Amino acid sequence: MKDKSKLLSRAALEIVASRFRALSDASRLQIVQYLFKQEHSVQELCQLTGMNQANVSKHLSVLAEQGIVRKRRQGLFVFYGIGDNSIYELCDIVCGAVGKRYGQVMKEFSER
Amino acid sequence: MKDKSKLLSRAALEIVASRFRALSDASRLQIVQYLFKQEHSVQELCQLTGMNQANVSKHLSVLAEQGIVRKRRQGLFVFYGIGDNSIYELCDIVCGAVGKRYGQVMKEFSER
DNA sequence: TGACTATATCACCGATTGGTGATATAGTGA
DNA sequence: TCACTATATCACCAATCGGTGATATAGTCA
Repeated sequence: MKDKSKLLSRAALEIVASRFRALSDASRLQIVQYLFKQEHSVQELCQLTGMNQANVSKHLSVLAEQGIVRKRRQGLFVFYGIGDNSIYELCDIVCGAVGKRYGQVMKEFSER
Repeated sequence: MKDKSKLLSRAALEIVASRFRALSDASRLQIVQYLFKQEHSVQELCQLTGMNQANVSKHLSVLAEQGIVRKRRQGLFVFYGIGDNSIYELCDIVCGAVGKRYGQVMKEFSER
């Protein structure tokens, strides 16, 4: 933060909150996690996650609205991928912080 | 991320999601923003934000549950402060990413 | 002890959210 | 055109969430 004395307006805070809200659901994080590795079509994500198609599409639209994922049409299929590189860093930081709290209980975090 | 091939379990994703969820509300971000500058008691935060006491306490408990804020009792007062340094970085990244999307419309972000 | 103050918690309400089946849309190939 | 497939959207329900007034808890001071 370049200048800690400046406070964001309510409207700006709402925008920031929306971004965090898009990442505040485990199902969406699961999708994001698969997209970290490679692009996937909607139906691939259905198979990978076990969610139904309507649900996956809904989650993807929430993520796309925030620019977190990007879509690319190819014939009948729509391939989704990570659309904002800051998400990698963001998830790293949260996993690191969470690892400090839960690391002893959940080795997954400390092993990342 | 040290090893991108490892996927977090559902339980781990729920924990990460909870952390994002704590930051997914503009009122809570407003509180966090004031705490970035200095510690504050509950009633100070009430005055600063215009929220009532029950509401502020509720939001603080959500943040405290995630370790995002820490409490320190001093007589009748409870002073809250930032309890996790990763939050500074986290908010910086999100503001940066949001600034890229909204920077032209909302100068606040690009001026940070 | 009792009066007072700051904070936390409870109960409730309206609004939002995630999940789901059904339907609409969009693209393919015949 | 028609049949088919992938995706998006709609309508609905149950669950969760933010805000609020009332109450409980915890600490201070006399």
